[in-house]
Amino acid sequence: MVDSRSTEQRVAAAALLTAVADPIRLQLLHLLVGQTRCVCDLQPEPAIPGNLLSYHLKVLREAGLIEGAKRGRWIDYSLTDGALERLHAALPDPAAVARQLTVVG
Amino acid sequence: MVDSRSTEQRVAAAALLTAVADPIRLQLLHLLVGQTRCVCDLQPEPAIPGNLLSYHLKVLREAGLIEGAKRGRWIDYSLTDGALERLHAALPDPAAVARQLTVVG
DNA sequence: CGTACAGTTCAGTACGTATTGAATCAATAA
DNA sequence: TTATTGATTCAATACGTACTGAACTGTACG
Repeated sequence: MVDSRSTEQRVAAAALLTAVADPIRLQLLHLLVGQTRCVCDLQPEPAIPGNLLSYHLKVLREAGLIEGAKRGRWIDYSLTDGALERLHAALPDPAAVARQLTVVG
Repeated sequence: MVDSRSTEQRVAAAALLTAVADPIRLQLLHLLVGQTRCVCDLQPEPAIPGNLLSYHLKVLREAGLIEGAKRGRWIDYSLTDGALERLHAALPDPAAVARQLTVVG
């Protein structure tokens, strides 16, 4: 068992990482850690045009990392359940290194 | 302190994630977890042309995630020190959610 | 009704990146 | 020396994606 992951799992993990492999989207994600925010409160630094912000939110949304809830004229965005855990799970586990060294040694 | 990260830090984190946001490179990384491997032992599934493999290794190398050591005609690749830790550090910390909820609540 | 506002969607463009095939380099073997 | 092998580099191409500007939805307010 050199690599227990299937090709589909690897493609899915890469897709998840692609969604956050962008300075703007990474910052949006940080802005949403632990709190819900209206789109109007999601301007990154430096600020970007509204339609571009919508585009990046859509990428994160379609990756299943965030979700929006309409509130009157506004939309509140928040992280989906387990979003950060799924992201970390897409990366190799650092603990696996020590584990493997233990098994081998 | 809404976002303590500087723009440069965010760009660097995104660059690191971009390097692994690819099914092939993600698999290469997995193959190198806990062990050094010759390029000839680094064929992903399904296999890819040698020059394409070189290209993806170069991307990971230039991101500082792996390093190669020549051994005669061969080159052994391995993860650099703290590569996986740096990758995880590029993502928001899931523990920060609980911490923030504690502070707010 | 019409206007203003929050946010999204669409069409077009510019740029980056993954992939291919051929050429190149370095080290061993004949 | 020449040939062979492991691996990289180069040039050209195809494709995807970030960005721009304009048009569009839906909600609130006069």
